[in-house]
This record gives sequence, C-alpha cells and structure tokens, in this order.
Amino acid sequence: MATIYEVAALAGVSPATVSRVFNGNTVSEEKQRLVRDAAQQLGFTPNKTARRLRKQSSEIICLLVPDIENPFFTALARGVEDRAQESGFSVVLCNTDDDPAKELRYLQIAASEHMAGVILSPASDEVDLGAIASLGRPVVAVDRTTPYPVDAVKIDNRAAGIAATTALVEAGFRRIACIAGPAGIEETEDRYLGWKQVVTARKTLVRDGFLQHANFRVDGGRAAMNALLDLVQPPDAVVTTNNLMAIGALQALHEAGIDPEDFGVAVLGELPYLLPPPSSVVQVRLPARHLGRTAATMLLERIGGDTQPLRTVVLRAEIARPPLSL
Amino acid sequence: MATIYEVAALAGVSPATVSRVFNGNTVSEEKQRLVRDAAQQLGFTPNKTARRLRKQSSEIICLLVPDIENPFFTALARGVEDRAQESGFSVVLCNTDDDPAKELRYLQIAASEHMAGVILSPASDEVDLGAIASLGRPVVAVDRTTPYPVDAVKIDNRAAGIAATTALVEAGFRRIACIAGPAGIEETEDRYLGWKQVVTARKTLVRDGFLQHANFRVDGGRAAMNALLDLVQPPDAVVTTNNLMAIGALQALHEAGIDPEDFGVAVLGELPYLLPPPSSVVQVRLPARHLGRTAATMLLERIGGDTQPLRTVVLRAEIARPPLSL
DNA sequence: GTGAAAGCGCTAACAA
DNA sequence: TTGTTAGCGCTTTCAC
Repeated sequence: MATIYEVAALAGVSPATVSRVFNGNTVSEEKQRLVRDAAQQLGFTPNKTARRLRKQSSEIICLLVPDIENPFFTALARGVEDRAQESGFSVVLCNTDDDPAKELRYLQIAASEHMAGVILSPASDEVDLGAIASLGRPVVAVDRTTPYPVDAVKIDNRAAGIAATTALVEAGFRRIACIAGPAGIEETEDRYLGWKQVVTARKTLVRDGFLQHANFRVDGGRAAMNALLDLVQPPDAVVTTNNLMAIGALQALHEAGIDPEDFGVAVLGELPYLLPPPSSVVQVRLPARHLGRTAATMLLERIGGDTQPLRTVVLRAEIARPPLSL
Repeated sequence: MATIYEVAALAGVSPATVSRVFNGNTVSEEKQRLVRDAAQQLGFTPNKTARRLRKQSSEIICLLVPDIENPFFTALARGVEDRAQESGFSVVLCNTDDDPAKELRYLQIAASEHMAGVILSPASDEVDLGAIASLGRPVVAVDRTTPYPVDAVKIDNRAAGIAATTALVEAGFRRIACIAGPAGIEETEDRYLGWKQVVTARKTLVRDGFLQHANFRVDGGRAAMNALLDLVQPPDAVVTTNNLMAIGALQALHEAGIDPEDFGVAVLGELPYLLPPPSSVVQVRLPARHLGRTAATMLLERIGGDTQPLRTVVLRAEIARPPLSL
C-alpha cells in the first residue's frame, strides 16, 4: 500500500497537496491531475486508520441489535445500511444476544474504534452509554428506548397492540390472551397495555394467566402458548407481541392438534415466509426497514453537526388483514 | 478518553510500561498494580485506532455475504461471530447484494481499515482479491468458491443434490424437475448435477424445461415454478437448490391450488419457521452455522501465522425426512 | 525490568 | 494555492 509521501514524491508535490486532493480541498487543476496520475500509477488508497487517528472519527456506523437471526432486525439492518451507503458510510453490525455484557463490550469497541455514531436496540434499561457519550458521538435508540437522553425511533406500540386485539374482537373472539415479552422492557409493556385496554373496554373475558411473559424467541412463545392451553378455561385467541413468539405459539397450537382457523392469533410483526398463511392470523406489520432508515437518517444528521433538541420519532404500524401471502 | 500518557503520569511510570501492561509483556508485579489502578481510576481504554496504525493490523474480521436477510447467511454469520468472540475478535458484517461493485468496495474498506482477514461468499467468479491479498491478509471463501487461491469451506453440493433427488424418487415421484440458481455459479452447478445424476440413473422422465435457472430469491423460485407448471407435461416433483427459491416454489404451488402433499418438493436448505411443514417436503439441512464457525477457525489460524498449504474443507449436508417441525 | 525516542500515515495549522 | 511541521495514541527497538 503506497503512502501519501510516495504519491507526493512521484507527483512532485508536497504530501499536504496529495491530502488536499483526496479531501476535495482547493488545489490547482494541474497539480490535481499530477496527483491523480501518480496515485493511479501506485494504486494508492488513503489509509483510513491513519486518517481516523488524526481526525478522531471515522465514517463507520455501529449498529447493535439483540438478535441478528430475527428477520425483524435484519430488515431493520437493511434500512440502516441502505441509508448509510447513500452517504458513503459503512455499517458494522453487532449482535448483543440481549446480553448487557456483550452490549457493553461492543459499545466500548465503538468508542475506541472512533466510530462515527451508534444505533442500538438496547438489551436492557441499564445500557451504559457513558463511554460513547463522553466522546460526543451521537447515539440513536431504535425500536427500544432507553432512559439515557438520546434520539429515538420507535413504533407506536400501544396502537399496534390495540389494532391487533381489536381485530380479534371483531372477528368474534371473546377470550383473548396475550403473550408479551419479558417484563421490564417498555416496548413490551406498551404492547400489552394496548391489549389490556381493548379487552377491558370491550369487556371480553380475561382470566388469571391470560397475560403471559416470555422471552422474545420461538421457544418462549411456544412455552407460553402451552401454558395458556393448560388453563382450566383456556382462551380462544391470543395476541403475541413479536414475530418469533407467534411462530412458537402457532407451533404449540399445531402440536395440540388445534386447527389455527379455529383459534384467533394476532401478531405484532410479520410471520416470515409462512405459507400458506392461516387465514385467521392477523398480522400487524411493523415497518422494520423504515425504522432502520429513519434511525440512520437521524444519526447522520447528528454526525453532520445537527444540534437540535433530542427527538423521538414514532412510526405507526399498519394492520394487514387478511394476511399477506407475502 | 484517557491516553497512555496520562495513565503513565498518574502511575509514575513511562508510557512504554503502560503499553506493556496492556499487552501482557513482562512488567514487575508492583508497577503492574500501579498501572492498573491508574488506568481504572481514569477509565482508560487502549485506543485501538492508534494501536492499529502502529501494528498495521487489527482484531476485526470482515464477513461479506450476498444477502443478510437470507436465514442461511444469518446462521452462517452467527457461526463466524461466535468463533470470533472466543478469540477476542469482532466481526464486521457486510451485505454485498450479490453486486460485484459493492463487494469490491467492501474489500477495499477491509484493506484500508487494516482488518485482520476476510471471510466471503463471493458475488461472482471475478472477485478482485488483489488489494486484500497484497497486504498479506488471509481470506477464506465460504459456501461459494472462487478461482482465486484461497482457503475455502463449502458444502458437498453434489451429494446434497443427490440426496434430495433420491428422496423424491423413493417417495414415488417420476417426473422430477429442478430449480437451480443462476448459471455460472459453481455451487449451483454442483447441486443440479446431483439432480441430473439421479434422474439419469433412475431413468425418471425428464422433459425440456425441467431444469430452470432462477435468481436465489423468493421471486425467482416462484417464477421458475410457474414456468414448470405451464409446461404441457408438467413435473410431479421439484428439487430447489436453495431455501428462498423453495419458498417461492411452494407459494406458486399454493396459488395454483395444488396441494403440497400431492406434489413432491425437496429443498437444499431449511424452510425457516415453516409450519406446519407439508409432510411431502424433503429438507436437506445445510450446516450453515457450522460452515461459518469452520471458516472463522481457519481464518483465525491463518491470522495466527499458520502457513500450511491452501485447504478446502467440504462439509456434508444432512438429510432430514420427515421434515423437522423446527 | 524499564525508559527515551522514533515513527505508523494522515490532516490541519501556520507560513510563505 | 502550496509547503513545512507538529502531532493523533500507540508499540517497539535500543539503551541502560
């Protein structure tokens, strides 16, 4: 890898001029040509590490998600990536596994790697944004929020919960349960509050045990559904607050020999690749990709020096019924 | 962010000693303690950018995949990530969209960012590994190979194709078609050669048009399946050479009103989250995660200075029939 | 075992 | 417009 000095020597100019050419600063036409020719000849590419050390910043965005195997987050990541590309930024995608220790480790890396900013879906309320914040690097929370004062992009979770539950009520179900995510995550709370609001207002039957907390994965949804089916008076429908738990719930129903057409299921999120989609499943589409794109846009604005007060952008989910055939 | 100089000053030692402490070099017990205390007190984290500039290398692995939204590649990514973590390496995940230009751009970034090595699933045969190779950085091809002389980890694609097709023959199907990926990708060729070998040996009926090439996505599989169904004498079964195309094929069958139980479908790969799995679907499980883990292991060995001759590791796919309920 | 000092490749004052 | 020069924070000889 050639350096700026070799290019300068070959072109007969100073290293500073070479630097200026590659940073779009004012250089005379002629020297510009000279430099470009020399660079071409040597196959010169600016060394980003050196530039970064000098400038104390890079053009890399760090994206932290809890589960890279969840299609919701891959779609979100695509949104971030597409937007970043447009501005010449690269994206480093990291998987936290919902583990605060891993999350912290990645945040420290982001700081010591001089990354330009961070977009994250926090693993817990206790994210430590100290290191990254003290460097003045912007942070945007996406999907999940944090008590830390940062920009955020989220979904109107309560409205999504209301839409899902309402659809089940209107389909004639009267004993509607809810499988929510782990307690203590605000996003989850809002979603089941939406469910609660509807079942209360519509006076449907709610028994002890109709609200189940589970982890966000397939196995969590399955266990919760089994618990619901074991109740002496089981529900006739269920709202699941994310995509993977819905898969688990549908699996449990299938294993119990229950025809999905006879049991109402509403999902906050989309059932990836599911086919044929049981016609009784209500999907509330969460705009994952758009969520990512919006977060990236906000982050890039901050990186560009935008100093307006902190914002939280709330995106509306869109109900899809009958279900999409994908 | 505190620097090594501030820590040195506080601990009453030289910067070199601080560096030695953080690199596990010989330093007396006492100074070691002094340095650690001072570092703790200042919240010091070594600046990786500076270290990288100095050492001309980092502890970051670059992983390039064609489609981050394909569950096969996310599983592969998990395998890479898990293994990298174990050795204290981080993984940068990049999406090439099967676009050689994007791929090249990321490879250049990998080079100029001094990344320790690259694992990639090449978008085409013409990958230019020049920049990265000239730096002496190791490269491992995964899933797909390249004419460039690098280590590789792949699946025994022909055997997988044979297994899938054989299962259909044994289930009694006699007019078996094949939906293969784009022409010119070796991995794909091997898979349909497996199909061809079986249909020839077993003397099943093969008509013109029974071999369809498609892109690797859902829409490709769907279009190919529709083309097959439009034949004057359509097939009674199909082998699809990746997961997403199988989804598309199943969609097309569903839309054509064909009961999946009456039409044989074999997939090279797994149908993500599909439920209930039509019992006629044969899945040949590709060990995606293991593929990633193996590639990471090989790369880390090379990074560690391993100079043995180039290797290609071939992993065996495993047939799963009746289909997994996940 | 420890310190002084040079330098990785680049950018940004400051001068000219 | 252009060149000179001083670092960015770290590692690593080379002395001691």
